Amino acid sequence: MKESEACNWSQGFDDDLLRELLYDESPYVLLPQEIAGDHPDNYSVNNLISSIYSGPTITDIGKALVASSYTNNTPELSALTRISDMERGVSRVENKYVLKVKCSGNVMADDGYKWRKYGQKSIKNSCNPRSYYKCTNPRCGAKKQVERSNDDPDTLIITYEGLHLHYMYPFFMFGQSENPDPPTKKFRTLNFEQDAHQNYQQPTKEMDENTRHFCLDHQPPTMIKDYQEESLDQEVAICSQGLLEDMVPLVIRNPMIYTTNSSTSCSSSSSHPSPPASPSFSWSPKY
DNA sequence: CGGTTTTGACCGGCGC
DNA sequence: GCGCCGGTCAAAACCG
Repeated sequence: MKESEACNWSQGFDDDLLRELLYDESPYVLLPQEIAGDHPDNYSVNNLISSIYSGPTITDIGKALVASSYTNNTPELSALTRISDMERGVSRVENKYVLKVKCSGNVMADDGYKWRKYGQKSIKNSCNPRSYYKCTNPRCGAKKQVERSNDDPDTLIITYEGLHLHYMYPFFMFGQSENPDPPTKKFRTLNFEQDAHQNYQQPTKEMDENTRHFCLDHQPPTMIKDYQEESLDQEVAICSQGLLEDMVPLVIRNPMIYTTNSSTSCSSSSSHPSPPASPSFSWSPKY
């Protein structure tokens, strides 16, 4: 697809999706009229997100991770650069991303994903325990660790590990073609897209297993036919092979998609009878 | 009652 | 081999 076409399609798609977000009966869109204003179509998704989230949550995280995408892409990442990133709030060590988020009071970091806590440990030389979380999607191996900084109790240190594969799944399916279009331009989610691209080209054993798992266990939903009938872009059809119930709430969870290169999510929530899998705007660990 | 959190047990890696 | 440590498991407790 040409860049301009992608852009135009993306724009139109954004409009459609925005309309859905504003008018859809989806349980995820809880938009009071007073927030939406008289002209909801003009209401920006950023404001929508801001009205749903509170505190230094997803926006801060997104900014920090986007910032990291520039410095961390360089193969000759030096220790000095890494320190510099740390000072800015984000760093990447191997396949893990470390994010520092300043959270005053009881406002906790919230990246918009739904996590399930599976453990908590006291760490040596640390006065704060470390909490372990997994993505609640059973087909996703993403994990994160959260602990408070020893130096600043208002600072949370969040270590992300692994991809939210249920979001990347459509691209794995797509990647079987000869001329793959990796999600680099499409996904501006957490900064995992770089790894996604790398894994896409040179899949690891785990990634390969996950991909196979998806292909075997998850059949394309029936609405894929609807997409094709609507003559939407091929990517939409591709996208519909994924977990729509996961893709739709992603839009709300991750405003960075809208603020940068959107067009990742599917705009068919209204035609999909089943609600998304994770309705909550995820919470943060309690201490 | 089902989903989530808590928390002690368990396991594997690593250094000695 | 042993102990330490970080990560994970899983049963019980908790909660809406």
